Amino acid sequence: MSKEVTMEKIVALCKNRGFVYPGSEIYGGLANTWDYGPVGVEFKNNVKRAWWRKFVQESKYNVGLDAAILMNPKTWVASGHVGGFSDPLIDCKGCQARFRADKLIEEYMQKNGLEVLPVDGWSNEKLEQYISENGIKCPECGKKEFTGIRQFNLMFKTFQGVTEDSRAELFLRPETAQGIFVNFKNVQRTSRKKVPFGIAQIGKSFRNEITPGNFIFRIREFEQMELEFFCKPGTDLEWFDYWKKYCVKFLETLGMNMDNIRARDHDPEELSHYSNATTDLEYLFPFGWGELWGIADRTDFDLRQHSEFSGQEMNYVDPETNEKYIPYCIEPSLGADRVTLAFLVDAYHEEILTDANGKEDTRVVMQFHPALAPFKAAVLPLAKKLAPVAEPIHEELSKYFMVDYDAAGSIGKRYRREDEIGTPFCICVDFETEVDGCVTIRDRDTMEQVRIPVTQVKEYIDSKLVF
RNA sequence: GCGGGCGUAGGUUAGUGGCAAACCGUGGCCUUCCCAAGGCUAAGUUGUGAGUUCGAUUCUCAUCGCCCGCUCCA
Repeated sequence: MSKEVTMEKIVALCKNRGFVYPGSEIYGGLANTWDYGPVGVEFKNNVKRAWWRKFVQESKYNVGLDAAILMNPKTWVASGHVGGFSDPLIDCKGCQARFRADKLIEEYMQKNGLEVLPVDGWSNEKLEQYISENGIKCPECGKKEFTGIRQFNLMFKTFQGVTEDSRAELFLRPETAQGIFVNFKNVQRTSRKKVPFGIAQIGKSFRNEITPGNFIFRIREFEQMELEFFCKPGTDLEWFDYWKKYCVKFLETLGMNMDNIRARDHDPEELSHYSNATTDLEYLFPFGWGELWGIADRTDFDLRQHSEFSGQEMNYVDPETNEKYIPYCIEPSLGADRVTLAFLVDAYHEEILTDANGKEDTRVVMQFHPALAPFKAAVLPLAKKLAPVAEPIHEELSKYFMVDYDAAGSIGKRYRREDEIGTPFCICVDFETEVDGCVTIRDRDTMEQVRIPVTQVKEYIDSKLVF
């Protein structure tokens, strides 16, 4: 029944139906940028809204935040991004392996019992010179030929200030998390939240990825949905587990096929500098397993760093015990574009239909959960002359949710068009409607039809939007 | 950044040193139209620049862009 889903099919559908277009297309495009079209923006907004609802609205622990993309550059020194995200990298010409030049030299010094010099401050020329003069070998293949150093800065740089000489260098944030950490005290004080509590945020982040690709899976400008959940040290693993389950539940509730989801725990050596434990929730895309959600125990690393670099105390005082501590932090961080793509792939279905003459025909259906569907319903007059009856129905329903209106072409064609953008309910206005005040609602997934009074349509659809 | 591939309508593709095509899709009109019906009709194409040539979408060069592979992660 259902044929294989490929990225080509998904990308083609996205372009044709207005989900996602290639960025800057009239200028020949810009690699790995994508623009969400009229249907796509509705869909992605619904995904974000669903997340916000579960992680803020319905959560007794969490509150929201929307922090600036541009931050004081010291933030990135404290977070470790300035050191860790801009490395002098070189490639071995023999085996193509890539290394950090400074690390290579440090290792060489240690191995040979030499005095370990402060390589950090060296210029690229000096690093290159040292490597060639000392004949440092490639740890992988043993050859001594390296390319020149290239500076890979994973953060986008920009400038603040209009005149050349006064401008200060700034970075576009590579993660939204830091906006939360620097506001920890503000939010705690003004929301009067007690630990454990969390701060949730949806926003754009920017990373100069070396290898982007796979449609909207890895892009340089992307949107994150992050929760930083603060808890008492020692209770962190409990909460880690709690949020992990909460995240899985979220995907399940929105109708994702859980056969395509797996949780992968990071090995100790795989853990990043700040993390105690990390689990990835991965989705089985047509191109393989890809991470959607990184759930990390960040310990007190971030708050401690910011406390140190800013000189501000980041302590929390337990109001009952007067115990003072820097909270531990659990971070479930979800890629909005990634999970949007996952829902797109997951919803894609092709059905082979055979008509009365035995002719085969393919029906492409996006089986989105109604809460995520770009349009909740479409009003379809059976004939164009029914517009005076159909248009007021569309107008009324538009007050409550996104409703499409289509009167062009045959009714069957219009059903198919709505199937392709995943509209769960098609409301057909026929010649009886004016007489009996009823419309026929056709369910996208079951193909079942019910005929109900126009006045009950809103209630009918509302009842299907709950999740 | 390196290697490989590719640029003809919105999509898929044909074709030629001399008027640039088909199918699908899109718009309009007709038919009381419930699952891509039919008829009529309309709009729309050789990535960009230079060279060779009387003439280039075709040949040459450059350029731009896209796609696929290689150190990580949302």
